[in-house]
Amino acid sequence: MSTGDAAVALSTPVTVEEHETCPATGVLRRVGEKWGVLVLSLLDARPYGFNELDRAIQGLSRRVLTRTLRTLERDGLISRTVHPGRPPRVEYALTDLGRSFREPLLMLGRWAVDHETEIRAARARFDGGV
Amino acid sequence: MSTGDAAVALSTPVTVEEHETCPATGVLRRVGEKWGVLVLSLLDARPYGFNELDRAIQGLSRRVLTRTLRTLERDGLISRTVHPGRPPRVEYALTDLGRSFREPLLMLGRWAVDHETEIRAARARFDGGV
DNA sequence: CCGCATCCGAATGGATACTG
DNA sequence: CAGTATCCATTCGGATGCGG
Repeated sequence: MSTGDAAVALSTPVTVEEHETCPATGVLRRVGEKWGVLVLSLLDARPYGFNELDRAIQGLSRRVLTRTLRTLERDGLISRTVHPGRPPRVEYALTDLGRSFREPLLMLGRWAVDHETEIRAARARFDGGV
Repeated sequence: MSTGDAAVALSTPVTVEEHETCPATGVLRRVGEKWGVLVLSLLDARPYGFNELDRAIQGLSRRVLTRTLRTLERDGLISRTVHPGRPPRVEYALTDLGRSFREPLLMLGRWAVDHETEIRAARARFDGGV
């Protein structure tokens, strides 16, 4: 269950330091960001322009979309290509690294769908008090 | 790449509503929480008491540990069993659902470790400006 | 031993207006 | 078209003290 975490060494206490330098922790937190995976899933189909993404995801502000794209770009999961012209066009696309991320993400999604009922039931039980 | 998201239907715009009711979104965000997966990985080895977990994870405050445990319990990933006595003992352990979550999480961890170098390189490139 | 209550600072998410 | 600049709301993470 350690996901390659420093916590593999379960015998010894885990420090904040170890937890934060662990490569898996960063990935897990990236996955937890609200719109990142959704953007990746759109780009998995084909490249998109900025406003195109903005329109595709109803309710996401440009401010947040920009930050999301920058983060994904910084991690090397997507590429940003500027095509000069009138009007200018910037194209976002998955990189090889981004594509390689697809599989583990799909596994997680599959698990979520497969166990959706159980999770809902657990929550209802918990919230119901009992 | 959709991870079972409502975004599977890529042809149509994704609304905030669809995104938030998607079962995968909740799982992804749970994974992104700072300490949840670490706690799961500890409990994967054996059951723990509350203070035992507190000691095992150096630097995590009780306040946050409590919230983390409640969240995991609410989703049915861990169980909380009270053993009366002096002193009282509460035991946290993985449920079957929690154990089933292990595999997809390991995949993600494996990916993180396998691509750690690429990610670091991409970040250095991005931060360096170029 | 196991927590909850309180209070706080930081990070995240969001609405809007304006610019090259 | 593709953003940036501002400002605000919410959530998350954390420190600490008290109580069953």
